[in-house]
Amino acid sequence: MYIVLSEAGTDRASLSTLNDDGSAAAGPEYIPRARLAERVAQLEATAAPRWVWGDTATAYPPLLAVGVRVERCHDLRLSRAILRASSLTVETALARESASVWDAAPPLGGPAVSATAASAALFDLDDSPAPHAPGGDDDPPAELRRQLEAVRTSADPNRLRLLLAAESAGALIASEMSHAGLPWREDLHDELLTELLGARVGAGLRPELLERLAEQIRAETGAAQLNPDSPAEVLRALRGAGLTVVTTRSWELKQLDHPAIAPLLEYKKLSRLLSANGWSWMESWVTDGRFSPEYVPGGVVSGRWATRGGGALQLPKQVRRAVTADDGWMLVVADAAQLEPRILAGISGDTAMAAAGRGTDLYAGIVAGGAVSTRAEAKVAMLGAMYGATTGESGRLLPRLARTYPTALAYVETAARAGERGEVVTSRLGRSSPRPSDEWAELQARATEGAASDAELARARQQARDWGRFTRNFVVQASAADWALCWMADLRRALAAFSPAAAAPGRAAAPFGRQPHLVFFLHDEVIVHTPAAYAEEVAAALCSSAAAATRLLFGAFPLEIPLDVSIVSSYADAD
DNA sequence: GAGTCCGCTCGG
DNA sequence: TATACCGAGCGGACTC
Repeated sequence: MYIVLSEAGTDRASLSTLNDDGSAAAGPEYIPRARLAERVAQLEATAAPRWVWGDTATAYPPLLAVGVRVERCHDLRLSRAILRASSLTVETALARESASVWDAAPPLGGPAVSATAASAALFDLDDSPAPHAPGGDDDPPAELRRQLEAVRTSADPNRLRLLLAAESAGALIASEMSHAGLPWREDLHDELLTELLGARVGAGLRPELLERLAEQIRAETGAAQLNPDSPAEVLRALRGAGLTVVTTRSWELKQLDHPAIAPLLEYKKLSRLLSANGWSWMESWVTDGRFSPEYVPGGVVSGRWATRGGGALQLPKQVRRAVTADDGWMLVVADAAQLEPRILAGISGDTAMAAAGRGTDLYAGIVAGGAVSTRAEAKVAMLGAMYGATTGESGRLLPRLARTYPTALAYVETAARAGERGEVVTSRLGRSSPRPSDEWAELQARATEGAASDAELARARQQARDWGRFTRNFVVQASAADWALCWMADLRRALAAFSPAAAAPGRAAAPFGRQPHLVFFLHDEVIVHTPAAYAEEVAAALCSSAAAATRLLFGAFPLEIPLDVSIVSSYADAD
């Protein structure tokens, strides 16, 4: 059963009940905004519907803010994006219709919605245009029916149903993780910064240890006025000191033998820490002991998530000490080891590669299979296969990999050739790559028609190869994203089944105050914050959810996707 | 002064 | 020890 939740005027919401085939069952029921959360909670307990709304990031945070959690949803905007692009739906009416208000970008969330701001804001569209047209042709129930019809008439309804459910569950998880926040000890973060950089100073000034390094660099290069933050000045100073350098990249500097290099490298590292995750970062993004980035499900074409604000995709190892569980709680950190090559074995059906990863580190298995002689070689060759390397060590090792695992290598080759022709490729569950731009297609057309100059021909070949590398990687990355969504969706369900811990002295926000819950996700890694007594059970749940995801994607194919799991107080101690 | 691009470094 | 895929974000350098 579906219940479609949409706005009905400024201070009311409507609830329409639909049957699984999309036909109307009841409603609409109109609810004053002030009583909506209560009504949702009631229906959730009695009817357990799949909630349908235009945009989870708009609709769900206000519910969470008053402690209401829902089990399932269908996010119309995210689902539509998948269905409109999927190669499995090309023949459907939804894919053929012209763009509508449902294709518009969601409203920008700005900073992650805080509990206090959100509780007053359900459907509050006073100063921004409605993201979706209420009523009329584009009312949400009608859009849901179009989508259900597209799935029903698609080339593979089951795969798409799974993908849409996983994508929508991901949207719920994203809102819940932003709401819960990643436990963050500001005092430990401050200690760490002070130790590495010196005491905090005002904006625009250099902390003491950083300034000391700057002085050292000036002394060693003889450039008394040098500002080490300016790459151009650094380049000039190094050349003045008799060094031959083209850029100020760390790897290039590391080649050089000069007393200015060590302090310069150290300066760059610490300066990066200060600007990216220093005190002002902490003030902007950590509140009351929680780091709450805004996750953007579907933000990357491959189905990976993006984030807005806080740089949650790049939390440096340097600061992970600050990620610390509440008293009486633990962090369960899990990542899927060598996820992408294992996914490649699965989507290609390469039994030899799948066997190489069973019961062992996949790269070790590849060495054991005789394709290459060291783990490092196995890794660089596999990455090269998935990214489309042509030169260097990786390019040289590829033929050896191809002899041992022809099925897997042929799969990514086929995807690359399709991309070079401008065709679409598709993930395991049905997410398709975007088409190349019109300019791309025009240049290819000119090249094949013989109307292009030599320079244009060269550019056309380059563009084709570039797009081929993209589609080659897409099939792997997007299928890995499918898997990760299924993993998390199953895990979320499992965590919700834990009964609230009797003694949970932490201060996790409702509705997660006494239950294990997800607090972080990054491509192939998750962190669960849990009452300590549940930590072992949570670790087991993580593994069984991973196995469930592998079965959902690959059925009986003998593929293993094992997890590295750590139960720790601090993220820094994981692995 | 605002907007944009680029170089660099962080993450997977 | 780059290469090759996907990102975020900062600060400098540049343009208007």
